[in-house]
Amino acid sequence: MRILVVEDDADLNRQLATALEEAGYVVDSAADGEEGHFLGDTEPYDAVVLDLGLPKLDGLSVLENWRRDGRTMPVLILTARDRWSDKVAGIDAGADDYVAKPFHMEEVLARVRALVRRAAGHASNDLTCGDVRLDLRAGRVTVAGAPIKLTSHEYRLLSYLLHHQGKVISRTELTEHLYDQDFDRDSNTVEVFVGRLRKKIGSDMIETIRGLGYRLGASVDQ
Amino acid sequence: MRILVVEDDADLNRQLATALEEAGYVVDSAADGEEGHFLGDTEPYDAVVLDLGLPKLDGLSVLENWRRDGRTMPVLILTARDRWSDKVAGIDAGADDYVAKPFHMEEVLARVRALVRRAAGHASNDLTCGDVRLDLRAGRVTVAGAPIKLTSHEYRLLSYLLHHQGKVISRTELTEHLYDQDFDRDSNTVEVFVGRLRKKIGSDMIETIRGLGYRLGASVDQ
DNA sequence: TCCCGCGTGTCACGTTCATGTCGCGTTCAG
DNA sequence: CTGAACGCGACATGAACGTGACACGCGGGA
Repeated sequence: MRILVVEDDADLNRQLATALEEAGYVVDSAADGEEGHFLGDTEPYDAVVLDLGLPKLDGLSVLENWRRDGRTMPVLILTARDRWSDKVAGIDAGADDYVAKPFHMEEVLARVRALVRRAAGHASNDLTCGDVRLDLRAGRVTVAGAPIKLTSHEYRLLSYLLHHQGKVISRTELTEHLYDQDFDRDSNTVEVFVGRLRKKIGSDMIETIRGLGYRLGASVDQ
Repeated sequence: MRILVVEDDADLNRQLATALEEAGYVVDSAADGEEGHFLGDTEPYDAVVLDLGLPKLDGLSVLENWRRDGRTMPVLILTARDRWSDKVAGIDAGADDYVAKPFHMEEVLARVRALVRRAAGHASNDLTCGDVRLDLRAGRVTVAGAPIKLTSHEYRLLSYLLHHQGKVISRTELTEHLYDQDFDRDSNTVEVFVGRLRKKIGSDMIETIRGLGYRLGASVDQ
């Protein structure tokens, strides 16, 4: 999962990025409205954390522009506690959720989890497929009840596949969502990680669609 | 289905081609207006993705020429966000849809799907014929509810037949729409793939019209 | 500071599998 | 009956994919 953080306070931006990365997301940061708007328009994010008070282009305008252009990724807005009117305007502009500043990092993490979940059409914090169960909150994975240890990249890969189970995910889509902007796209890294993940969760979970990509679950037979 | 991409930015052109190919289309690329115009005039495309800012011959002129020559294939125009006037001019010139740059690949794919669908006279993203059902979005095929595995060429063949069910499709038409420019037209590849497809979806689905080609569905007889 | 373990990305090599071609048998029209 | 069109099993080939090994960087601990 790849998250965009748009926040002009450098300290807060870094804190958010660190916390999200520790939670297993890939994070891109933007320091002002223009940069944030551009990134959200060109890169495929699974969620956005958007401050409202931004230089160059304020958060509400950024959000409105995105929605007008048909960008539907979930957006979590950071707003000062007393700016009730901002909250109302945010709803109108198409925000999906709010956190009032100052906030507890835990709360932001929980809401981001919920947004990503809902965007993929899941209701619970536990994603399952067959014997595999992933607890988004604790960041733990079990196979048939037994906990297994995943590295951070393996966890991201599994999480993305579980969020989109049943769909065919191409190698390019995986690299776009598992790595940040600049990454060499010509390598077999993805295949290697799919192999490592298969070794840990059982090789029959992830199906290879030759020439297209991979698919988890919904392999009713064959 | 065969798509023409006319876009001078080599990077973007490649990205579009890759994404479309992953979605199961055959893609030809053109880097300037003249090349695009020539290809669109001489090859039978099921849809065109056309940038407006092109060297040698701009996109609007290309489109106008095609329409004047009676080419009716659906055209999706890529336009810069702020060039509202281009959009209006595009409508007048006979474009079928628009996407503002920068765009998300998902959006382009969805619109191309819709264009190809509409051109063939279908409203839904599910194409069915008898027990056979093809989900254009997920790229999945079921026979009597049971999912079956198709290779990419088999999928393209079935997709084309379903889009034109009831009509007799000649071998040359199939090779022209299932392969790109340079392909040896003197072989029995099509027959082989029809055979393979028949084996998977039931041999009574595809009817052979001796001397003319194949027909799917509407087999009321003669 | 040095060493060690670990996660990661790259490479080389082996394997699988989709594809196109060939050859022969079968069907069909005249 | 004859030839052309088509069906089908089989095979070669090359690309896509899987896998083990290794090098590098980084962080922790002695």
